[in-house]
Amino acid sequence: MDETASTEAPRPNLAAVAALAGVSASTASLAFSGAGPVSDATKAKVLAAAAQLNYAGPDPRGQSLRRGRSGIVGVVLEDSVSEAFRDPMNIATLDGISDAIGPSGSALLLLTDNAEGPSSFRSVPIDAVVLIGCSTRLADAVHVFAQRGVPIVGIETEPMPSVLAVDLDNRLASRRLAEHLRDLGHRDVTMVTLSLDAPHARGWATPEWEARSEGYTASQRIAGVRDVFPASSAFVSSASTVDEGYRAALEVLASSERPTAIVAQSDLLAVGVIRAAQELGLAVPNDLSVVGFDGVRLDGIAPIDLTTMVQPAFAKGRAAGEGVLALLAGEAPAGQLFDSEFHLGATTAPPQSARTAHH
Amino acid sequence: MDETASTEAPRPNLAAVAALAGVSASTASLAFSGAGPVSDATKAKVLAAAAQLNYAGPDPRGQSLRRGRSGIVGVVLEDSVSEAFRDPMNIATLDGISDAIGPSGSALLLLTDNAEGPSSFRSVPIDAVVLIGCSTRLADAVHVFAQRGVPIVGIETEPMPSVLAVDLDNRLASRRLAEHLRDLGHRDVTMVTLSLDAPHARGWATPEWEARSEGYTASQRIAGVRDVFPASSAFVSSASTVDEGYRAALEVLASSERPTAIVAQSDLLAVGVIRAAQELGLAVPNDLSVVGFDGVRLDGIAPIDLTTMVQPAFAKGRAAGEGVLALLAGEAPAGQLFDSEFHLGATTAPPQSARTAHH
DNA sequence: CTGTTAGCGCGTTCAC
DNA sequence: GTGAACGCGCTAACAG
Repeated sequence: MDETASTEAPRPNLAAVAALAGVSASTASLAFSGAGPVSDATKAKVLAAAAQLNYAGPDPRGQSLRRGRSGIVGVVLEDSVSEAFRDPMNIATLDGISDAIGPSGSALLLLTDNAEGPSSFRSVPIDAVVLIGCSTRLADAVHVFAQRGVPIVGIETEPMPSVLAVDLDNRLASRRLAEHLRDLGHRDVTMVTLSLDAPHARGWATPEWEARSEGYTASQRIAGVRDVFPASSAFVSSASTVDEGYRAALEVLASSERPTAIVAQSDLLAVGVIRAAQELGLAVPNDLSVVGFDGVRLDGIAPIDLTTMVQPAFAKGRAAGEGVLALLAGEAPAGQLFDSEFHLGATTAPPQSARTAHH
Repeated sequence: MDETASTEAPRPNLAAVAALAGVSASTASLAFSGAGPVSDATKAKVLAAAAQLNYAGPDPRGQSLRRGRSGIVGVVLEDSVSEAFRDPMNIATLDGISDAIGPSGSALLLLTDNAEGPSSFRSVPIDAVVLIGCSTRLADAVHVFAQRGVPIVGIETEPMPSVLAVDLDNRLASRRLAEHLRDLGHRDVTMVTLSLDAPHARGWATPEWEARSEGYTASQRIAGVRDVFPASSAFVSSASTVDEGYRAALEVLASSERPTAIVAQSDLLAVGVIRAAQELGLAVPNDLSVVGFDGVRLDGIAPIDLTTMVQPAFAKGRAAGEGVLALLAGEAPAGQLFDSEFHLGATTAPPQSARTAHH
């Protein structure tokens, strides 16, 4: 009975409703949108006809075409949905965007980077798009959107013309962490970084690999640490998870020259690093200092007071959302740069050498 | 310079491109879609004209209207984005949906329940919609979608006509957990439940409250436990988080008649419960047995081997996605019921009374 | 292989 | 207050 329905009930039209109500289509339209002047009587007639025909109101597709707006804002994430949402920062950012554009009646469309699906970027009816920490290789997608006149906001993306930037002081913040470690007396610091490319490889960073990095944020944070420790090495993780931090730390701490401190590029990685250290019998911070990045609320994850840089993820999202609204309104908003805040936790201390020297 | 652009460069049309290329609009259309037979020569001409006009290809809004499809599948979540994604089960489900519909070239539109935003449900150009564990009060939204001919899939939603059900054996699974506790000798069991309504109140459940519950899943799980322990009381939490489990357990364990076991309706709640118990000096499972629900990978959260029911969240999502595709293809797929699997962890043991009795 | 015709469902003039 | 006419951008169906 749910078949093609043959000739019965061809989904009703505004025109059909208008005809039944004995008015013109435009009048019926006004009756629904409530915009123009329509007598209560005819309005009632139209609504009655609609009810009789089981008409649910104007077709959104027609409205989109006519208005030139779909009421949809795209959000481009790297990787799959689940991978992207494993990171609380992404969720907070998304929430911020949602919070900002919600009042305008727009909804968020999830677009993933990796998928070269048939209809991916090219054929999606979006009014604007937000890039969340996407890799460099999105350049062509950016071009398509720009050409189409779709406003683009980039959160922590490489600066590009036609992309409104909502950025974070990644380099400065990382430098700040490195300085903290240096001031404590550390000289031997190793990084555990976020992913550098799409295949999500894992392993020790090489100059070549770093050079062709597609991870803007990761590269910025590496640069910040290198500002202080130019020779520090880096182990590239494949994702921002506790598990990856754990795996990375096992390798880092097994290397012949064990560092006295590890700079993890996210709090989740840092938690994994600490777990690995403890498992290897290293006390944090006495045997090993660890710093993170993000300022995730770890309440539910681990009872650790991490030394880290707290970044305003929700505010970043809000700013991106407001940027979208401004661009859609035809304004020319300026990009924004957000600052992270240093949080001194209980995971950093002077290295053994410094302390033994003092004794 | 980003002004109204006055008369300059009125975003190019298919028609404009066709005109410049000296062909008809339909030919130009074919040149882009690649569908019909077009000589390479004219195709090149069209593409050249497009490049000259800086035309990025057919407007998705026009395509949507013409095809009657927007390539967008809506996903209705309760609460805000961040709240919904705090629960790993929702993420896994979303990932499953994404995985299933991705190949079809569709993308996911995030719709939140609470927002009565201007354009919310009524005016969104979606081809189908998936309800994820939404509260009962979505009934009218369901009506609108159904009226409009938008296929609806409901994951763990109250059975409704015109909604394709993807359900979980919540009641049976909860009964299974309760039986496990009963078999261990427990008689005094209290529940910590998921939220029962939109305001997300917290507190001891009353018969009236349970009766007007809008949380289908929560109610089913309560019923499952009551099948075994008819008199068991329930403390309603306001969300599925570790924090909420902690808060709930503090109240439950402070009550005059402390239970020997707690049935938490999610693993996150269970972890919070255990944390509270430990803080109160109660050993798990010796002083208190705790069971959860979901089978979340706790690796990154806590080193606890929880006794729980493992549910196939990703598979549920996949099934929902496949249901969407089938419905869009005009088929009449059957609803699905997924089974949870009992996992015996290390958080349950016979109650003190039983053990002391044996000695 | 290409052009012509005819809408898809709706919003917006501008007259009446 | 109302209705006729037109256009939004694209495409299926047919004719040539």
